[in-house]
Amino acid sequence: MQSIRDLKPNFSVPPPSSMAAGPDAYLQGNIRMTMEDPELWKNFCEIGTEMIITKPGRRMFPHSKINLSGLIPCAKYILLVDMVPEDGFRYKWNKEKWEVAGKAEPQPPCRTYLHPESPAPGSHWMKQSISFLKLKLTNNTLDQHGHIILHSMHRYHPRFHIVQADDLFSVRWSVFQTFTFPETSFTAVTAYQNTKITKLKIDHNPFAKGFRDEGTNKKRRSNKNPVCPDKRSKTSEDSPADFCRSSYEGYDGEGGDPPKRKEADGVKEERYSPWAAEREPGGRTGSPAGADPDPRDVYNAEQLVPAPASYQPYRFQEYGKSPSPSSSVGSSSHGGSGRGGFESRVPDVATVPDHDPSKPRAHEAGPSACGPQPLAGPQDYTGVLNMTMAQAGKPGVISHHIYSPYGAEQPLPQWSGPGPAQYPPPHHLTADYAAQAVHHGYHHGNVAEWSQYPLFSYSCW
DNA sequence: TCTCCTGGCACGTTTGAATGGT
DNA sequence: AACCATTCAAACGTGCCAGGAG
Repeated sequence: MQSIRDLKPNFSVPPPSSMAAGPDAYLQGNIRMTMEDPELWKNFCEIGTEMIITKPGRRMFPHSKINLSGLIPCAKYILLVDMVPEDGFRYKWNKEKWEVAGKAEPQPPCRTYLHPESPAPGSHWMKQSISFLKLKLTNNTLDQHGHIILHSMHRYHPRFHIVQADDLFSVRWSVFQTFTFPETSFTAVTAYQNTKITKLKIDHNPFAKGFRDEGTNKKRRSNKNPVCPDKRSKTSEDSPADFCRSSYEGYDGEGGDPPKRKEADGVKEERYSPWAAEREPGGRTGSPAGADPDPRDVYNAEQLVPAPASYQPYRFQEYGKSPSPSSSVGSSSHGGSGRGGFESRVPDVATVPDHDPSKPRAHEAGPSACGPQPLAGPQDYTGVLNMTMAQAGKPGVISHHIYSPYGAEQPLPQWSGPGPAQYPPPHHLTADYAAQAVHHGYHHGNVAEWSQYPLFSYSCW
């Protein structure tokens, strides 16, 4: 991954000197987050990432690993991750592609994963990459281990929250900022549907080394078709040309005529990325097969989240046509919100720039990325949403405070650790969407946008 | 019949205790 | 006694696959 420093000139990222303005400068938009191993994520995203969910809980692969900068070294921060529905649909895998199979099931109890090292000083978070390796996904709504509960055959994407707080108890009073990375969206499944994803996982996950064809091909794979197990014969052969083709192309209103699309880089991208196919009609492909002359622009680039004002138009143009299945089936959901697939030109840095009133309202772009809401206009942010709360009535302060929907008197049970909490693990939280709605409504007066998906698990506060 | 989910299985990685050498 | 390196086994994480539920 390219260093942030290297990208600054390219994306108008405020120089460090801006931070010299004082501590507030940090809070007002200098926090920057980058996803490690963006190439791997993009490789998965191109095919249509799937994440296995099991009752006992399953780790993500690739797992989230981020880098942070712009934090106040001596201030303490808490890092959290939650999963947000991409849209309001349930999907099914049919003939090599994902199709809408109906409306989404009622949201399971939403939980937020708290990084085990939280809280820690900014210097701690910035000195090394931050891994969320231990984060586990489950489909067990009665899970007692605090794993993040998801519905199978539904699409989600992780959100990363940075909260400046000295301890878990003060989180709700603290400012926090939220980042997402478009290439990290995935479909939760109980068994892999797309054999391409399986192959990619096996190739990259060390724990799945035993399933690799190379060298020691054990009996499990030796006596069967490595690509098309009997049960998965429904999936066609993986021809080289099809390998990276979008699994969602069935949704991209531009249809299922791959040959026709092969005319330019942009077209090429359509064939390779379920997301980029529609989001970057004229953009360069992020595919490994792409002929992008500047690798940095493709994979090593970092993504601004949201982008600086001056950068918005471009990004909107790039992401305007979300290839999200939902978007192509009528749910504009986040499409507009800029859940753009990995944007090859856009640096993969999640940044909270200084607030600019003229910019799109962050809160409008935020949650909209998750639900079947009307396609947002130019105000949509790009690939990453910034949950900044400039709209909350404090111009110039992009970060927002966490308020408990239940008021200050609301106890904070699960922050303190196992104890009598419902979920033993101290680093997990549960959430209540209804409560969440109240919370967001309180802040933004726009319940429609904020009510569907929680930012945090307030129910346990 | 089809789709989706579950649980057991084999295999590889990770982790930490035990051991031995310096 | 303290430190370091190596070994080894248990725990854990994976995808595969047969079978069951709806």
